[in-house]
Amino acid sequence: MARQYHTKGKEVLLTYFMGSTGKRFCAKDVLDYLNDCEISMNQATVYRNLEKLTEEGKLLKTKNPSDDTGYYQYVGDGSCCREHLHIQCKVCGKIVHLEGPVMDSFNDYVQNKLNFVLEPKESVLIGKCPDCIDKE
Amino acid sequence: MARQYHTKGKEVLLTYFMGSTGKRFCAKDVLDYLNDCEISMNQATVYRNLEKLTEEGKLLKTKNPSDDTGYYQYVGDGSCCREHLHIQCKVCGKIVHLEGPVMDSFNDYVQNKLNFVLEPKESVLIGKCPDCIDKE
DNA sequence: AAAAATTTGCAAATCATTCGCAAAAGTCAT
DNA sequence: ATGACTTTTGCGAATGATTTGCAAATTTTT
Repeated sequence: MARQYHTKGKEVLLTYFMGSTGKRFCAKDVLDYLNDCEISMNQATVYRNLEKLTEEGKLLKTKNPSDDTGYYQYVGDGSCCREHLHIQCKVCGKIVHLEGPVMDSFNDYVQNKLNFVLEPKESVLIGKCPDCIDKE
Repeated sequence: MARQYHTKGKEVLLTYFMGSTGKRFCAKDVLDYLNDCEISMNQATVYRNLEKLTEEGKLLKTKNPSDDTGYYQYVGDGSCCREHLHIQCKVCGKIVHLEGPVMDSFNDYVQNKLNFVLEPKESVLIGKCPDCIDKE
């Protein structure tokens, strides 16, 4: 199945994301950036590369509750993001990972007490992050 | 500003949602249902009514992270408590309340470690319930 | 029943994202 | 590096959920 080729395109995107500590960008942000740098990459290609980098576990893709736009953030080679829950700020969209001993017992409770199989990818915890609370 | 009229349309939708214990439906589900019942309601009207019922607090609108479709579920009679989290079966729609000591430490972790304010009524945990797992 | 306000149907528009397909570029064995 | 093979790219058009503009229909108020 689908070997990965090393292309200039993916490299440019990855560098862009890695250079900006965990910040979230949508496809349009990337397109605008490329345009500013006079790097030419088609819109479909941008989407395809974002998807590939997401599959490779380098980017995390999320959506704000309020719109349909996909946002991507660099999460290194964190293969972790697939299995655990996240909480998202309803104001700024920031994603925080939920892990650690508390979450272990949470998962244990859900799986072994309630006998539910949790689907982290379909689940969304919504809240307000400290930064956005401060700004109010 | 914008008083609410009582219309047949909204009533039909509300009845549909109330009749099916908290299960999640998207606009297309509603449209299909209306079509089966030979009730005629335009797609734009369905969307407008879903939005109005959501504004009125009768429906909760959520989106799965993995797709762009909006899902609605009835929460208007307060049967779906607003102060704590729930997990819902993606197959049958059953809702289970999450409470107890494990959830207390979960809430403590989110509020005092991460400093997030969780919004339980906007958050949805999705999974599969034991009954539906057995049936597979 | 008339006037005022809101809701409806319809078709077209939006907007992010995806598709089909031929051309271009990356990879590998020779 | 040459050719064979595979994956990626660009392009324009298509998709799919949702929204919009507007005139007609319905509901509420007077």
